Amino acid sequence: MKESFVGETPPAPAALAAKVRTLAPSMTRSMQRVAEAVAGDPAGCAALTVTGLAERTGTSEATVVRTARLLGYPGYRDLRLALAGLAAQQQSGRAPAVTADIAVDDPISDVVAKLARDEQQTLADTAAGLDTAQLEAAVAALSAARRIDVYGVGASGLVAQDLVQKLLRIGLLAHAHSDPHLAVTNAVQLRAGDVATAITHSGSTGDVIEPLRVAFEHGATTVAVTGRPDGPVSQYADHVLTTSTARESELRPAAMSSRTSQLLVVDCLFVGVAQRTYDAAAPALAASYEALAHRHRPRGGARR
Amino acid sequence: MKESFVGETPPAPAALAAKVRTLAPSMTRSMQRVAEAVAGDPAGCAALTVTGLAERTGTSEATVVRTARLLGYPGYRDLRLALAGLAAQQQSGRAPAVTADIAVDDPISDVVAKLARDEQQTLADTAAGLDTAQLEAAVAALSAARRIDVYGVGASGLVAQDLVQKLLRIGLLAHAHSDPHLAVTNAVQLRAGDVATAITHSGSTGDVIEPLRVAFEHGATTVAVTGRPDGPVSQYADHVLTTSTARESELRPAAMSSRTSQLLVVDCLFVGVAQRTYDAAAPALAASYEALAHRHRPRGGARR
DNA sequence: CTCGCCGACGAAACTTTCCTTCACTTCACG
DNA sequence: CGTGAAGTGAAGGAAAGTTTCGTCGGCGAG
Repeated sequence: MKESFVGETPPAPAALAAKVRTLAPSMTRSMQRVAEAVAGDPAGCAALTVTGLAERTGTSEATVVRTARLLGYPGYRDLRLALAGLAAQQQSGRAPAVTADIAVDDPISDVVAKLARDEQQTLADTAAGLDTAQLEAAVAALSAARRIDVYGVGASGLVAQDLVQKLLRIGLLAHAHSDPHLAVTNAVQLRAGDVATAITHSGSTGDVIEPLRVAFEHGATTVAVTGRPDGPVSQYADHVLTTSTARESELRPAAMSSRTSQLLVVDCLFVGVAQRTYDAAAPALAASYEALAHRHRPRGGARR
Repeated sequence: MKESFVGETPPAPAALAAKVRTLAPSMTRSMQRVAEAVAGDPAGCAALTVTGLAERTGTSEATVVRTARLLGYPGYRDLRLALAGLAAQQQSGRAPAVTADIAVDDPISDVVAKLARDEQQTLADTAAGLDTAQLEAAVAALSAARRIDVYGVGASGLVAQDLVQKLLRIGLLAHAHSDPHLAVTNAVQLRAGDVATAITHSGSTGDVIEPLRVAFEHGATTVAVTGRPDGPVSQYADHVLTTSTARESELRPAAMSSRTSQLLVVDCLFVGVAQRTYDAAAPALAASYEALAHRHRPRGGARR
């Protein structure tokens, strides 16, 4: 059907600009205009049809096709595909400039990219810095716990609640406390076999340390999730899980990356516990999922 | 105000895999086959015509075109161009690196690594799939809002609280509601100039949609943060921000990756608003930081 | 200066690819 | 068991891509 052309170069992937320069001398004037447009603005040309490109370069469709052939493609369609590829490569090539801090006048697209990058970095750091032995020990304690209390205030309070929500789902008895007084009041109830977990980025949040201390002194197993393993909170922690600390800036408070880091640790705890208690956890998870189903409207309301 | 149509996203450049995953649930079987083929082998599919791809997936041309439309392209031609771009990027860039599922007997170190990877992937997908125009619009609305209500239940409730905590820190009037009744009661108070935000992964959580509807009907600007932009919640949303959907498994409930995704979106909203209201936000942030300082114990208690 | 050859070029015919319409099938629901 | 809505593909229509062919303009010979 279309084997008419010989064993020439396979359609160039990205070395297009070079090819244009090489072949330019052997081109006629109109063809040069086309080649120039194509090399100069791949993205723009990829959006054009033959007719469009012909118009834009002040030539005819036939000339455009002839140029495409000369560049080694079977026709304009394939040149266009290569052009799209080239454009995408160029696009992604100029991405890595986002390592910088977020500035007040950054366009929103940069903000998205930078935040995503930062959080990815935080995750990598946390995973790398997490002590698996400590994690394992904490998981073991949680799995066997009669009762689990989790302390956290402020942003860490949400992380505490997240952990508790998850543990409840697999049938464990867990409570989150963000009220320091109530936390202490409850900590008094704990004893050996129970687990108290404190979540604090600074490692020195008094409101969280206090209940942990009480729990510790009553014989409960204590876990600390903190960005400062050398902070006061570790005094009363049997197991310390370290979260990472990313540099913060004015527009990017520490709360963001610490939260990401804490959540990863919490997820690890959860999955670890779920593994250990799989026989009980799996049906419990399924059941909680089931129970929620009826709270969702039947599908497809937003159709036009 | 705005027509109910949601898929207004401009053709995605490289966020295709993410988009496929996000939209897969709302696809019919044949369309899923097409989407799968496209996501699995971009390079190969880019070489095919509509007819070819239809044949390969055992469907008809019409279905292929429909799928292309659903993914946000005007037609197959444009999907094909994007595919070529994606292929080129993959070629030059890094491998997509599919993460394995978490198994019951995975050692804890693998769990950490896999969770971290999955969340990183989720972040990348979310960032790629986020419609910056919608984000910008939402940021503008929030920045100028007289009052901000945020609805979310379950895991999304924590995200709602996170957003509110942040907004409060920069001096905005924000409230989180996880009680559906109270949420509706409060929604009635909203009017033009106020902003209501609903956070729901499924896009069909009645408890969250209801207050958003009420707010919408009272003239407030409404924002939806959802993993299903075609879900019922979008009906009442002026601006829809799409979070990514990772495949879930038994040990890794959807709540995890959706939470990560939602938090990124929330962070973007926050930073965007902070930028816009910088003169007021900067001192407010500093002040809130200052106010917390005395709640931390002086450093270095745990050294031996 | 005129004529005729030749390559470059574009208009229009032609083909392929893409898109739309519509009727048939299937499945859920009353 | 009928009814309707959603999913699907065949076939015809529109658009893009390709080929054909005739015109134009330059250039050297007569």
